[in-house]
Amino acid sequence: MTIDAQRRAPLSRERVLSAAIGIADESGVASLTMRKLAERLDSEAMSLYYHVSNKEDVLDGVVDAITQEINEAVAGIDPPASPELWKPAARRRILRAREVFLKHPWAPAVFATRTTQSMQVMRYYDGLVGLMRAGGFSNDVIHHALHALGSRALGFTQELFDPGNGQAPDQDALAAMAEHLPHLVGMLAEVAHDDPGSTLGWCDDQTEFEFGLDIVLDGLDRLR
Amino acid sequence: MTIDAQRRAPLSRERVLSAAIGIADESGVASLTMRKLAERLDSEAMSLYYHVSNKEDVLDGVVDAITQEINEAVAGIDPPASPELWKPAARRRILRAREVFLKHPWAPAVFATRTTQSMQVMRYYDGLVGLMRAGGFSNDVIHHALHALGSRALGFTQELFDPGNGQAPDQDALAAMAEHLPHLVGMLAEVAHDDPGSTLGWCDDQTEFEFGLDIVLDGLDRLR
DNA sequence: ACCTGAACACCGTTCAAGT
DNA sequence: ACCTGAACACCGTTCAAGT
Repeated sequence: MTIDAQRRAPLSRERVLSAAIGIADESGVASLTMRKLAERLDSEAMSLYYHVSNKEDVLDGVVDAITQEINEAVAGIDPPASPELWKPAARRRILRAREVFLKHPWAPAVFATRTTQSMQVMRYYDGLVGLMRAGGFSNDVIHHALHALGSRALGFTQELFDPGNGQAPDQDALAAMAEHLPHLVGMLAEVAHDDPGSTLGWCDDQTEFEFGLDIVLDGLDRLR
Repeated sequence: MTIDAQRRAPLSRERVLSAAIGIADESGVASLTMRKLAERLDSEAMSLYYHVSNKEDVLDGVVDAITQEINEAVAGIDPPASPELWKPAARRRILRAREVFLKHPWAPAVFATRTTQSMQVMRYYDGLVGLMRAGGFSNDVIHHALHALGSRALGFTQELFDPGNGQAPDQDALAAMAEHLPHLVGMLAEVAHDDPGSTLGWCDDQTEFEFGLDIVLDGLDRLR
């Protein structure tokens, strides 16, 4: 152990994982490398391997840590006072979880690449199952429900459609696309016209997330 | 140009992209490197850069190519004979798109990392907008609908919950988890009991996908 | 027990040079 | 116009060695 290593706080799995999240928050997952990670911890890349088995393990741990943050944020939510109230309770829970992802915009892409089960993710789903049980659902419907919600249960969705990445598309670009994408351009032109003062960007992510969530929750409620 | 380069078919963006898809199909995206790509094309890594600007461009192109495959697969679907029939038409369209993803199981993770808009993805959505217009939807609701469907419109979802990765969990593992995950384990035990002969794995992905899709489509239909 | 330096096999990519 | 070899700056990771 060098003098440097003695002076600083000792490494640990937790410190490695929280440093990894810090790097991704500040400069994106692409710049999360073992060497950068070590540098942020005033250490050497090879030292990490004593606390973490490899980079995949780091990413698994990051997913676990973020979901743990969600589990803590969600722990204080009151259980529904009566079965019919499962829906607002689930809604609150999911929107609370979403707040955590808003702090880590790179996280959905990392979650998408994981193949191993995260203990914390299972804990999160366990809570949701309990909520729906209390709401009067059968285990069979709950099982389908978990699949139907997918990542939406954790507070994020895969957005493939996001014209202009949150910026209003300019009229010239729209006109150029009109020939090949008549319906889409027509839709965008009308939606833009309806909401001309929007400076928040093209689509309000929060509104859209809640819209989709409510459709699924309402549909599930009908199956109770 | 060497003798090798003269003998083989000349490189082109299309050949590079279809080789990339071939590599990912056979051995996963992790093994899709510029050098492997060149090797498969009987060429050198550097030669690729004449046809493709960098690796990001390759991944963008792969997304475009796969969505083009979807657009071709979906082109032959008859438009609905009357407005109420928008739903079965949309359903057929989405399930057809899903078939393409079943051939490329690595593709959803790649789609998840893209930030630039794909022309082919916009074309796909354009068709869906047209379908919903004919079904009597307002542009405003269609806009919300695209967000609500998210990647599900293209035929895939983010499955974070998949106990045992498609294999039935063994009883010992379940018992060990029961203490910390009582609701989840209870659910799994009951669902397993209901369907003891299932050898296809724990969850039938196709059934679950259709279940979730129908909830969303039914919910949208109510907003017509 | 915990950390590290040197080294290896691999990346993506630039650049100048070939045909 | 199209392709390539050598080279660079970077990866993740192994292994033997330090304290």
